[in-house]
Amino acid sequence: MATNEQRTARTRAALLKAARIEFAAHGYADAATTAIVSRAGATRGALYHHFKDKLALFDAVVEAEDARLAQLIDDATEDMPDAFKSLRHGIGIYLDTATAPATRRILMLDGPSALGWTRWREIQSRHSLRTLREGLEAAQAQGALTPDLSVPVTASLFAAALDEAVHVIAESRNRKQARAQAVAAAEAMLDGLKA
Amino acid sequence: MATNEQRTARTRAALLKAARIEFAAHGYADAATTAIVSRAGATRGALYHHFKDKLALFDAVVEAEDARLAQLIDDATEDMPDAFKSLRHGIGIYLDTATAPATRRILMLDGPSALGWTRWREIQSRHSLRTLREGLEAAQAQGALTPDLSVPVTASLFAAALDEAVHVIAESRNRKQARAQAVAAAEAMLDGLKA
DNA sequence: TCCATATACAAACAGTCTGCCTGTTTGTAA
DNA sequence: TTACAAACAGGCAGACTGTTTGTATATGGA
Repeated sequence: MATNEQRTARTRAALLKAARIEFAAHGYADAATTAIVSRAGATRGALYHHFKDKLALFDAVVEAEDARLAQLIDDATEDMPDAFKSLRHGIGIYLDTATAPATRRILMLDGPSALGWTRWREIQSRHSLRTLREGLEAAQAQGALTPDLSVPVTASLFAAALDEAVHVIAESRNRKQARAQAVAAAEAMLDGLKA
Repeated sequence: MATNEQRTARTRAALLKAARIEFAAHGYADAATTAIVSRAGATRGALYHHFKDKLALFDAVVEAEDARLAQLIDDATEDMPDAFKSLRHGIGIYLDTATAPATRRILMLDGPSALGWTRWREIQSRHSLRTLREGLEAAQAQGALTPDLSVPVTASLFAAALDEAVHVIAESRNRKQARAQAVAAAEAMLDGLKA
């Protein structure tokens, strides 16, 4: 009925979607592959045919999740001429979307631990971290950034601060207040990077 | 021969020491309790007598590790009158000690993932994060800090940036250069917090 | 000092989960 | 249509965690 390519695409998509839910709900370690394939309407045989192991499945979920985030930021900040204005806007988008429990758990808690920091950072640097780095590069090109700062390193450190802001906001009683405090702190740090 | 108190202290210490090594070498999830007790010269029976479960053992290791770090920073920065000078000195100590593979893996990679962000932060806020928060509070008391910033939130965000700096330094080819770049970025952000 | 009890282990056991392996079905290309 | 490859399905072995049952050692009162 279906071509092999279609079968593969369908099964992979179903597995990724189910895996995202299970990983988010129970964490990487405690998400059982049985539960994932059951939710996907597949079998463990299919899972291990399409993915090397459980970690490869998680890797694919992380990649998709971070790509989705980066896409949202790209869409929201395109055609903004002022670099720092664009950065601030992107930060707002990030804080509002990454606070979703699934994103937070998969991307920021289990990601570095399960994949290892190096692999995790490699994925980020192609998506969400890239958007931040490009923003800082634009600022540097406009001469708005302290010239002797390393943009990749600065972007990494600032991205980590934003990830922490996501945790602080998500776990706070008063989300609105926490968000305002986190934004104030983040923008103060950002101001320190200005020329 | 030995009092119960002594037996308990000896066994617990041996378990903690062995657990630190195994958790650092293989990560929380892949460190087997069999390997830990074997290294400690004990049995799994003893382990589960002294700790509720594997996670409770890890919790104790994290606590001890972060307390050790905070002690180092406290010792190095006591009797420094200028708040920002003390902060900068403490940051240096932190970057140089936390880059140790064991510390990095246990505290910064597996800590938040295994214990959960809330519990992890609760531990940090009593030790390494406390030193940073106290530094910022001192700066604020001296009127050197932007007054409307929330010190706890700002400390959290900045601590996360420092943790990222630790990763960047530890994974870099040229550690000396990476350290200089990370310090430059961190101090620029710190400058943004000044009044 | 002796005994009852609590503490500190030791070792076997049950349950779960991952990765592999073997077999079967479905698509593909000559 | 026929030979082969890809896509599953299901069972199995090994490892690991937490529990339970049993034993030795310490402790505190009679």
